Amino acid sequence: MAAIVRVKTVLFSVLEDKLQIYLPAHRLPQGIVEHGISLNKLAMENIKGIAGAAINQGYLEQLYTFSHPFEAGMGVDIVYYLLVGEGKLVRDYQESWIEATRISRNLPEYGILSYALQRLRWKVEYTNVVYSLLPREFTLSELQRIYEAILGKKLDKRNFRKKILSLGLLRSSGHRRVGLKARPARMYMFLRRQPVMVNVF
Amino acid sequence: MAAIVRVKTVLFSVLEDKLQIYLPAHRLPQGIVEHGISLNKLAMENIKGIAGAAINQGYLEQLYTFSHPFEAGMGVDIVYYLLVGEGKLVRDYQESWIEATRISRNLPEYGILSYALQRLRWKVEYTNVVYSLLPREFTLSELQRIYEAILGKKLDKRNFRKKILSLGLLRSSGHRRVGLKARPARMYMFLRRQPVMVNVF
DNA sequence: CCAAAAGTGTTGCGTATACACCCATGG
DNA sequence: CCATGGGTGTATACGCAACACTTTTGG
Repeated sequence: MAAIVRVKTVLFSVLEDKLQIYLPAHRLPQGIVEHGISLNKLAMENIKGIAGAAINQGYLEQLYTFSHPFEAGMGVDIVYYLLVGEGKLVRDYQESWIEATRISRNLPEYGILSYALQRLRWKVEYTNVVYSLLPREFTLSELQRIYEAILGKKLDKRNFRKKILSLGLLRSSGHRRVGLKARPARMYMFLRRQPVMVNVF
Repeated sequence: MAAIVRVKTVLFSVLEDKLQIYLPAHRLPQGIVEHGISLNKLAMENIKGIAGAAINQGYLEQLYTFSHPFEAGMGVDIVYYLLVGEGKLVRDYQESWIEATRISRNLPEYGILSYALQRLRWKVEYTNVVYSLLPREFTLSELQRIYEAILGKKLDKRNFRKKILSLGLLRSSGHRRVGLKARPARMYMFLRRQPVMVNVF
C-alpha cells in the first residue's frame, strides 16, 4: 500500500529588521514527492520562485513529519524550514510575507508555523546558522539585529559583543561600513559558512 | 504519484544498568503506513510483541524522516524512538538487545542508531522523560544509575542529588527501599509522568 | 564487626547580567 | 554643532564542578 507524500517548506528571512515567513495566500509552499528526487531537494524547489538559484547558501533543516490517517490517500507531510538572507531573495513578493510575531491561530498552518519558530529560536541559540541570513561581510550591529529579530527581544550591546567575539566564529574583514551618517563600523565575516555547534545564547 | 512509507522504531531501555537497544536480527522493527492509522500508533505497534500493552506509559518521539529516492517505489522511512522501563518489557528476548555503547559502524542502521542515541542524550538533559524508564517509586541512586547509563558517564552523587531535588520534579513517597544489605534508601516519585521541560544537566 | 550503599556542605571558578558614557562621522 | 550609531569595562549574582566522611542496615 502506498501513501501520498508531500514536502512543505517554511521559508524564513529577516526583512527590514523583522523576522518574516513566506506564506503566499496563507499557504505553505509544497510539492509532491516523486521518484528520483530527495526530500531536501524538493524542499528547496518549493521556493525556487522566490529564492532563485542561491538557495544552496541558505540553511535547510527538516522540521517534522505529520500524517493525516483519514485523508483520502493517507497523506504524509514532511515539513522543512529554510533560512535565506534578504539579499538573495527575489523582490516583488512583499505581500506574501507575514511577520513571525504576528502569526495567528486561525492560519491553516498555525501549528506548524509556531513550532518552526520555536525550533528556529532554539537553533540559533546553540549554532552559527545565522550566517545564512547575512551577506559575506556585516557589522556587529547588523548581526545583533538579526538575533533580536529572531529571538523577539532586545539584547545588550556590550554583552552581545563580548559573547559573540569570544566564540571565535568571526574574523574581522578589515573593511568598514561607510556612507552612513555615523561613525564607520568594523566589518566581520564568518570563518565557516557551514553549520557549527556552539553556545551562543 | 505515491510512495511506500514505513515507520521504524528504535526501542531503548535500561537493562541491568546499561542502555540497550532492541535490534532483533540486527534490524529495526518496522511497519508499513496504511490508511486509518497514525504514525505514532504504528511506531508503538512495531514493538508490541516485546513491550506488550504497557507501551503507552513509555515516552515516544519522532526522530527523523529519511527518503530513498532511487529505491523502487520511492521509499520513505519515518523513524521514532521509544523509551520503555525494564519492568514493562516481556523477558525472553535477551539476545535481541544490543548495548548502546557497543553499536558498530557495520550495523545496517548504524547512522540511525547513533543519531537516536545523540537525540536521547540531549533530551534527558532538558526534560524529565526518564520517568518512562522507572517504576512509579524509585530511589535517587536508581535514578542516578539511569542517567549514568544514558549519558555514558559517572555523575557525582552529591551534585546529582542537589540538582535533581532542586528541580521540583520529584516528591518523596514516604516509603523506603528495604531488603538490601545496606542502609534503606528513601523512595521518590515523579510529580508528573508527562514530558516537562527543565534544565537537568 | 564488616561490607555495602545512603546521605550530607563548602569552596572556587567561570559565565551571565546589569548598567552609562565617550567617539567618529555625515550633513 | 548636532544627530546617529560605534565602541568600550566593571561589579555582582548565579550555577557548576570538585571533593570525603559519617550513618544505617544485613549478614
